[in-house]
Amino acid sequence: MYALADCNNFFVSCERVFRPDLEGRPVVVLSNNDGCAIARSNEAKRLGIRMGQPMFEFRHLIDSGSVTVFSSNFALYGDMSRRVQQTLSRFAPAIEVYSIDESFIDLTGLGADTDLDLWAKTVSGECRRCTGIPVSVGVAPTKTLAKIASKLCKQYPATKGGCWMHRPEDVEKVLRRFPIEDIWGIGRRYSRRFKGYFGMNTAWDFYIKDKSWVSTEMGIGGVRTWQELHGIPSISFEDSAQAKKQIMISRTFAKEITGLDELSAQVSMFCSMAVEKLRRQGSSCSNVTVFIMTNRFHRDNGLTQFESRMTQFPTATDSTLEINTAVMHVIRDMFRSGYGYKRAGVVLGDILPSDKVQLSFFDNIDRDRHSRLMSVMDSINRREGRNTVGLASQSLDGIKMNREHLSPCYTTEWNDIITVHC
DNA sequence: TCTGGGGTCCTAGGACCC
DNA sequence: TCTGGGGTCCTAGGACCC
Repeated sequence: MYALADCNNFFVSCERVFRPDLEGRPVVVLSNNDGCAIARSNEAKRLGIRMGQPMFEFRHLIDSGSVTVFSSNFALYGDMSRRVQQTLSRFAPAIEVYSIDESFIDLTGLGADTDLDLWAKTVSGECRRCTGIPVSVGVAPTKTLAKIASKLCKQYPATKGGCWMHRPEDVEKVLRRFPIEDIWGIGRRYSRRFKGYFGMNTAWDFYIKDKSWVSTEMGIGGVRTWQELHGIPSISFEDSAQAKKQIMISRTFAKEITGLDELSAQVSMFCSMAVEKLRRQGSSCSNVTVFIMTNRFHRDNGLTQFESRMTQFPTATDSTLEINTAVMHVIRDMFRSGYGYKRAGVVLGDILPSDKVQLSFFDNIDRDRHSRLMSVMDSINRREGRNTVGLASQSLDGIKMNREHLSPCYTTEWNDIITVHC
């Protein structure tokens, strides 16, 4: 048996923990630059605000006071997520952190006589009590079914945040009413095709198809999903964090950047951030890709460009100095004056553990010195805060972002801790 | 005016090898 | 004139996830 613990409207719930006055009211959390909606309270969903909808399309609701908006505050959400995971791990033999707001739990270690329905409700209740975050806990024989079970908890308050879906007749009843596009593993593309071409609308329509039909239509991934719906576990459980195979830092800028100096300062900072992530997981990379692009929404007026370039390193590296040199070189190469750049990014690829790096005979870089310098930099930045020390080429005043509706970092900044008057 | 950021896996096709 | 068979590796693109 598996459980999925899914935080309800997570970013909104994080904001509400410190703003209880917003309970029961429409709340939206915005993407970077206050661009579009990335989390919505149930009340905001009911007003018709869609996931990913640009803010300017529902600005009237904000101006009229119908909706409260927040800029995204990932320092806060990351910390709240860690607290939820900590609470979960008290009840779980093994936990897989799937995303910032979802964790799978392998219940194999639990006693055979455990009442899993009660267990799910208890876990949900404890998360709420300890963190303030409402969490839906669905238990089922496979991860895909557990996902569905957790959605049921959100739909039906009577479940009290937790339910166990395992009897075949219950599974059938649920699947017959579950929209096909909401199945984990069936995205927009497939569901549109299934509905349009084959008249399939529910999870049950997919369930009763032949395995071979699924295989030709969707390949191996689809077969896994189909088997999972049939109660055959086909998606592995990873209880330890896997090292990333690719690390990307990219941003859309609040205003278009037209100067090379400003653009390279931003990109240099993305590079520092990416390589710091790389070192944190004890890895090195063999190549780096830089991309820059003009505003994709202004196709007809002005000059447009999307360009990316990869640099290969003869020896895999985790040195910010070395990688940044390469990045600065290609950015100068790609930059064209007269263009307004709206977005840029740095991608580290071909990542491997640093202790498995094959050294080159003709290497002329003093890697020991680099790595001593990097670890000093990392420890200063860890202690004193991000970007306390960095490269001369990188931007000094952070990323140019709009965050007009930012909430305080209640749990990660000493100055932002709430005061209680009593 | 204003439109996010970060990942993974699978597959098909081409290059290349014997 | 006739023109095999099998394998691996790499890459780009497409699908998915949050």
